[in-house]
Amino acid sequence: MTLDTTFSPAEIEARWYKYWEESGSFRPERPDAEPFTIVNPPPNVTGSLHIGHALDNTLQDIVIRYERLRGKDALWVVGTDHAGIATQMVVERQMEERQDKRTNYSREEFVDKVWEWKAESGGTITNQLRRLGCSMDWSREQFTMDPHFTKAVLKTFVDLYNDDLIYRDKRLVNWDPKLKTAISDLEVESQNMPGSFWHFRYPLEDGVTLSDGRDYIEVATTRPETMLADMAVAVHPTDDRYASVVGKHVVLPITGRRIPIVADEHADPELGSGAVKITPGHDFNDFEVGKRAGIAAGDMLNMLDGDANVCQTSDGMVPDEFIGLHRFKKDGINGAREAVVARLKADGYLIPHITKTKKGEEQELDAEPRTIATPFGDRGGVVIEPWLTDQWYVDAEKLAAKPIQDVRDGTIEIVPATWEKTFFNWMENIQPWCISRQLWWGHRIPAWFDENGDVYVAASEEEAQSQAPQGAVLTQDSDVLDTWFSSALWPFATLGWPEKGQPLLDKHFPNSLLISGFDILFFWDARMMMMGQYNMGEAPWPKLYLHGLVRAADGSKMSKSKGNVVDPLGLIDQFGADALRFFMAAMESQGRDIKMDEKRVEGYRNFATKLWNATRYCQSNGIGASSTLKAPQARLAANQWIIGEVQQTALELEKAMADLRFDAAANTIYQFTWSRFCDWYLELIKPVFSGDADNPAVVETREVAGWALDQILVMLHPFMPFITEELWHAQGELNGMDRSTYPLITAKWPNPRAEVSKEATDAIDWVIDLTSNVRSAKNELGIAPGAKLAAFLPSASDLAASTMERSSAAIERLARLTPVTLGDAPAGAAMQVTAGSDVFIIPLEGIIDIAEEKARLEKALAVSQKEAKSLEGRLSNANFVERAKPEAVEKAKADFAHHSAEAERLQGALARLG
RNA sequence: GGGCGUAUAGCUCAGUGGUAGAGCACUGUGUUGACAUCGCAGGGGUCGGGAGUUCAACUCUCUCUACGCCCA
Repeated sequence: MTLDTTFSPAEIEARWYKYWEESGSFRPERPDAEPFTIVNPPPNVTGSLHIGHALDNTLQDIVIRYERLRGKDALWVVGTDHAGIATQMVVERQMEERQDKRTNYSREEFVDKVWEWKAESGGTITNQLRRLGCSMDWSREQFTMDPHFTKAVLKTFVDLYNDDLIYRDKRLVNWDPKLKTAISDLEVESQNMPGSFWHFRYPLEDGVTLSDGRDYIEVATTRPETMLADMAVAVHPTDDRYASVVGKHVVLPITGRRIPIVADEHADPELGSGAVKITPGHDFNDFEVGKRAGIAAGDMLNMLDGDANVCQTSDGMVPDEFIGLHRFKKDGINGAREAVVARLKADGYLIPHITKTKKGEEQELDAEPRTIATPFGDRGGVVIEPWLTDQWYVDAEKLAAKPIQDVRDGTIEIVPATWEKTFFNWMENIQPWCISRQLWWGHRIPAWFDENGDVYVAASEEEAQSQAPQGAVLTQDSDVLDTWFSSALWPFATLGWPEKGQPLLDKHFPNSLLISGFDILFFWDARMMMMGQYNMGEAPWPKLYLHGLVRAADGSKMSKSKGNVVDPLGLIDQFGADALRFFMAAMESQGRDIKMDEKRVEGYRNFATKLWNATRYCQSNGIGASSTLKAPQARLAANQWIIGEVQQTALELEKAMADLRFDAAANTIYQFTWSRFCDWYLELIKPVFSGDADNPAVVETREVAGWALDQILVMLHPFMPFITEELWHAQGELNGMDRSTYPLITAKWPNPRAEVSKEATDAIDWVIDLTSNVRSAKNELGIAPGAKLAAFLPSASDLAASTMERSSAAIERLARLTPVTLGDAPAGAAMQVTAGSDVFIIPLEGIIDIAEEKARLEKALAVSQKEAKSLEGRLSNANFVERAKPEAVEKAKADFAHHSAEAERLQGALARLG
């Protein structure tokens, strides 16, 4: 196949992905090979590929392709998450568009409709992952609601329940009044919102007064509406202002409820009046205060319904005018908050806030303006209401103990390690995990209630029935489980757990590595650690790599509302998947977010083009595929040199990959390909091909160049799988080799096993030095770069002599010199160029201005002298020589010798110019 | 309020106890039948401020400033 003059990614990408997937290349049979396993964070089945997925999956694909090339039994588990809330929302929204709604259907009918939706639209993201080139094992694609997965979920729930690690409890939960479900602490996002701080008088009962004679207590609140369910006023136990009234009562305005004044450390004497209203049913702190004051959870007053509208409290004291109002202003309609404030103000209980206007005039406001940390539900987007309900909880504190230990003792390594502190901080202060959700889509909680409200937890209704008294009528709990409860089982439930005798599970659990964004460290990673330890008795993986966020070019977070979202598929269309992937790798340095930079993606597209063209050049000179893993035998210096460079590059790359330094790995192969292979090696070998085709040098160079190019393709493949696979086959074809049964994706990682002579590498380094110096000198003196010049070498070093003999053609071509004359140059104006320790004289009588050449040499001399002087200073410092490490002293001496010799040569050159 | 991170060339970022690098941008230039999505050459940084440790600090310690993130 002849390569087109331009490289067009789209067609190549589609063709090779199809080939890989259909040929089973993503998971070749390697029963005896060492396993390497990664599980993909399952994207929501509703999802579409965003830039964060592109980063996360590129990194995983790089690792899995690398390990596959190194011969491991590489398994990348893939699948999607049923994503309870998100998916139910999507389907409900579609119904809304048709003037339909969920409650028009039975639960079973609705769930069927969600499954239908999944069958039709659930594959979007999996196809997009394919476009990115991700080499996952699609043959075993998973879904968190697959029957086998459901088994795992049920078993885990039942076991945890039987071990007293799951329990049902009545306490405050984060209630989302829009979605009408409880959510966990992690699903609450606190945002600073402008709000108000109102001050009220609560009258003391029956003529009781404070020590200063006041007959009321001042309380302040940001949520006045909740006073309808106030159950106490708290003051600090050591607060002298209120000591005399602790145990006395106030009579609440509006409801007339008589509530006690209690002493509790929650009240901060420094804040406001030092007294705080206590609403145990609608505030997390107040709930604790209420409990300490002896109020049972079941007795706490609730004044809001599931929509967060005011309802009657159990003592029946809320006036009718408030019933049914929303908790606060909504859709422009005043709510309970506004009504309560108005009523208190009218009745004289409001203490106004006095402030000054800009003009300095006193001004009276109802409330003090204040910024309030307000909790929002991450999915529903409305303010969360703390609400008293019965929910299922996991005793996370007990489950956290082993994962904490695992990280502490290094069983699990977190990379970068800075995240360990954050991990410990959360895990050591972990709260009970609320796992029940009032939704229809998800894993139904395996708990049944009888007529008396007694609960039976079992994997099936039959089993529950067998636990219950004879003839009991059981009703299953209507709630479903938090999505993260099931995804916590991902590392082993995807491999066949809890079925016995699962070879895949035995071989691939624990997994080898987890790569995830730090944003799901608590949601997912930590919970996998807990469930891994609980179900498997082991950490799910020995290493956890956390990457950052991909941000917009200006550093802000990407969000649909800001309109600054970059679509990875658009970048793939524009620059190719390989370029996007390489960008992600090159920018991924540990512990830092990535700022989007399209120019850089473009740059890596250019890199792909460069490689494409280099291959075209190779092909035009008969350089095709290699047939050996081992480096070919080489005599020519350039060939030996490139073999050495390949070896060094492979070592550096392996080091970077072992350290999970994706940026270093990408830069290593980039620099080698472009700066070493293309810029120097291909130029160095060009003169070889102007000779006889049967020449042994030509034969050897074809072999070595073809081998080196193959090594590039292999090493680059994890980063740029598409173009490398394409070129791999093109190279095979050129040499009449059928690589269709030996595709690059499952080829072998470099193993050059070559001895490279130092003479050869020194020679090439010398040629490069000479060439660079000649080019630079010409440029500075304004000599046409194409001009071919005659050069004289009055006294040649051994290196120069042998190199000029071996590589004269390369020198003449690269440095644009006519054959070098050993011996003195004719008298006259000349420029002088060094290479290593050799000084070439290049006569330029009549062409150059001697003053310019002198200036050039003087500039170089100044640099050398400065370096030499600085080193001399250091070496003459007795402290340095005595105390510094011997290597440092040796290096300083060598550097000094080098720079002073250079200075001497330049001085000599200047002297010759007169 | 607590914790974490970041501050290096115009921009985006690497980096090491021995005197600083890449990509892009910029300037000059265009020579060889791979490549102008390119080549060659070049300019550009008191490594956020201050103090300390050290023979030596961009690197380690402390502190200040600015920005970002998480938790309360």
